[in-house]
Amino acid sequence: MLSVVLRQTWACSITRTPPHVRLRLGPRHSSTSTSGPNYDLIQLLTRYKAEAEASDARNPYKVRAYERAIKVVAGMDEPVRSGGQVKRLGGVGDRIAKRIDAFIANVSYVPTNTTQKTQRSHTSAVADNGSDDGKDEHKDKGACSQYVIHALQLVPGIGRTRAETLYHAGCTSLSDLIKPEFFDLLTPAQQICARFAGCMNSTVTLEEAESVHVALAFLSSHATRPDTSRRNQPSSNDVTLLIVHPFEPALKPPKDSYDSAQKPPKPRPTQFYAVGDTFVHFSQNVHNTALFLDVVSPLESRGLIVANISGGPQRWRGIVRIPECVEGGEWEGRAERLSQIRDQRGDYRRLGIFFVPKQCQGAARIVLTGDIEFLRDVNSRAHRLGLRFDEYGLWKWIEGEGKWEFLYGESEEVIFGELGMDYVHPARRNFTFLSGERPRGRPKKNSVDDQSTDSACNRRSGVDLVETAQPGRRKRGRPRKVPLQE
DNA sequence: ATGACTGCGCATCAAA
DNA sequence: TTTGATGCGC
DNA sequence: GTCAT
Repeated sequence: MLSVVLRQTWACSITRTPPHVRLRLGPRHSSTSTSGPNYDLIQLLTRYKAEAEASDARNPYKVRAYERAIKVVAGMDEPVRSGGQVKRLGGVGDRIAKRIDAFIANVSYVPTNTTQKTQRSHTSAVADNGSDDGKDEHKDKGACSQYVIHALQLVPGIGRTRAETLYHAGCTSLSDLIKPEFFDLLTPAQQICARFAGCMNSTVTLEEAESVHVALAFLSSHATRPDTSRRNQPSSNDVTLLIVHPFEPALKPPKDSYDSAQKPPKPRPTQFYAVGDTFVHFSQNVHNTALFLDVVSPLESRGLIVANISGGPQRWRGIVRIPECVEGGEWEGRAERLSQIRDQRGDYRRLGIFFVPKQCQGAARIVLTGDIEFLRDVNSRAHRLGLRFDEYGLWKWIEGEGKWEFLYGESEEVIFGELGMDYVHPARRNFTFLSGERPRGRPKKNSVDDQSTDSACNRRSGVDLVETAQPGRRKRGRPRKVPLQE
């Protein structure tokens, strides 16, 4: 079902759509139960949940309340007869029970303000003026602070804590972020994002991710087959790309030795391609990497990448401007893109690039697309076979020499095969909890989607970068053992 | 009426 | 270079 | 939103 959403989004034009329109599940009131006896009701609750998520002043507990309700309803094996019936099962209270009753009676639910007189401190002050409920009394201090804090969190890298800190420091809007007094409260990475805050105020849609993908494939002949990381959830804040390169770097074997008596090591994706290769903030010599020279730099000069956050030989992060279509379905030209960037127009997103050796691309795809549970399973299978699986691929323990020997990492299918698994489609490697569906057991075998890749060539390009953000010093990291005297 | 509400993977940063 | 604390994000 | 206070 995720893929259906994908396809629909793709079909849309690239131009921006209002945030509240995208990714909605279409209304579907037919009584055909696609799955389970309460399919329609679950769809309804899912819509309510989405609504709660999209709302300004979003209350995460409200969202979870709907999730709980969905779970409860999904767990029933007979059609729901009344709200009270569900309520008795726990986790569902008055409000949702009433909604269920309204659904059963086939009348539209009007939020009765029986319990709360100050119901809905719903400030729809900005951007989302789709649902004008008439009443906008955002005099309310609480609602106002909630609104600001919520808005600040739209910047990738800024979460609840930082948003609250900023708010209490007097920051009242996204545009305030670039004022020095608030700017200095941010980490370097956050500062970069803050500069584009005004143009990043919604989550990434797959259509956007795809347009970057397309533009990349189209524009850069040298780097082969960029592939949007297929786990990209619609709600994700970044676009993630995987680019295969033709070099054959020395692969770093796992550090520890093999011990069949021990439990398999827990996957540490943090270390993805970062062992001994620091993924540092952009200030140092990362400019001479192939990733930077062959990929980042050309993309920058072509008006796609607009800023760097951090980088290393195998990973990069920064800001990308989503390319747009002009009238007639044509892509903007390079000059147009550059000019848009100069004026800070368009949509900007955080972009991550993984630069992966060809011989390891299958393993890399698995690591990047699998969720933690799935990778744990892969790991333990490898372990049982005396193997080790990591982002490079499969390793075999050589008893005599006491070291790991690299076996294979190029194709996902072969890796799964070696581990005695059927091919698992990327979409099934994570758990999407849509409509209360739970990942029971391992995902089923699915059709093969092939990603053939070919080689890349080398190219230099002399674009220089003028990016470097300076410190927003704060206390971080390991505390001193001996406290400092003031 | 009012407040608490579940917890962890991962990135990041700086001390050790 | 490694480690531990912290915050972000889901 | 729900639930316990």
